[in-house]
Amino acid sequence: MDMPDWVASVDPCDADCPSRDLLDLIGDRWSLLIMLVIGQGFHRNGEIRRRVGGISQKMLTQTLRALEANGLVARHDFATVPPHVEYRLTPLGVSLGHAVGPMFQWIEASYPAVLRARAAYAARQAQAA
Amino acid sequence: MDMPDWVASVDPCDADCPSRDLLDLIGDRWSLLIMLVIGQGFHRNGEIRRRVGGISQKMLTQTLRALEANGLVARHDFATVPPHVEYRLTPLGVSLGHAVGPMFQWIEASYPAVLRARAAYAARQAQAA
DNA sequence: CTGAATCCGCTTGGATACTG
DNA sequence: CAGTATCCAAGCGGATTCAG
Repeated sequence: MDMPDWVASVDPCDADCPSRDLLDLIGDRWSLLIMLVIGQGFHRNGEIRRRVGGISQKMLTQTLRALEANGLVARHDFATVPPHVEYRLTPLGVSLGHAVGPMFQWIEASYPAVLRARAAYAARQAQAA
Repeated sequence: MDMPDWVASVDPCDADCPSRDLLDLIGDRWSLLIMLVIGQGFHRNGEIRRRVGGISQKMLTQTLRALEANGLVARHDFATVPPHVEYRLTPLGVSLGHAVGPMFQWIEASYPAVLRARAAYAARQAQAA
């Protein structure tokens, strides 16, 4: 099996396995996209919401709270009026950003291959029917 | 901003952005875990189901179909009786495995830090209340 | 501008029973 | 063993409204 060595150390059976826990956090629809946008230099609620197309205010707040609670994002409330709040990646958040870099690069690079695979699969299904 | 350079090229606003599409596939609760287990050498339905604790037969089949449809996993039906079906990672699937390696390593390495951040956040909340 | 709160439809996903 | 089909409860998440 030509998978990387680290796979041997991951045991998805184990409820203690951090994979389950953290995959629930960063493996949802919005978390990584939001961290990405913050990393691109958009720090304010409205900026992020406009930049991450299709997200609702509810999900944005909810996801930001979760990221904050897990130490990936820091929330700075300037306590002014009108309100001014900025979100920044913590060092931990930045390190995660680097860790998911290869995955995003894979997505960019492999998207055509995935699209081809989908077409081939659809063709096989149509033929079988 | 000390985020990697590749972030600049990702635009989550763009509906065409492959990130949205593929994150929906591999960013769910089971896909990566299943690919991991297959990569560890468990190729049969029952093996995988027992190894990925807590997964239902329905979700296993559903996820395997999605992975197959996207070219990440190959399904081999030996057409025997009793049935014998094996799932293998495709080369594309193996390449994804390598791409998510750093993320899993980050999870293993950073889990204590996340746990500490959670505790600190909970303490802050309790104090505020 | 930031964000909390409510309502509610729809999807997700588990349990169960059944087929080849 | 592998997989499908049906039922159904829980909760995700959007739209809207209100507050500081």
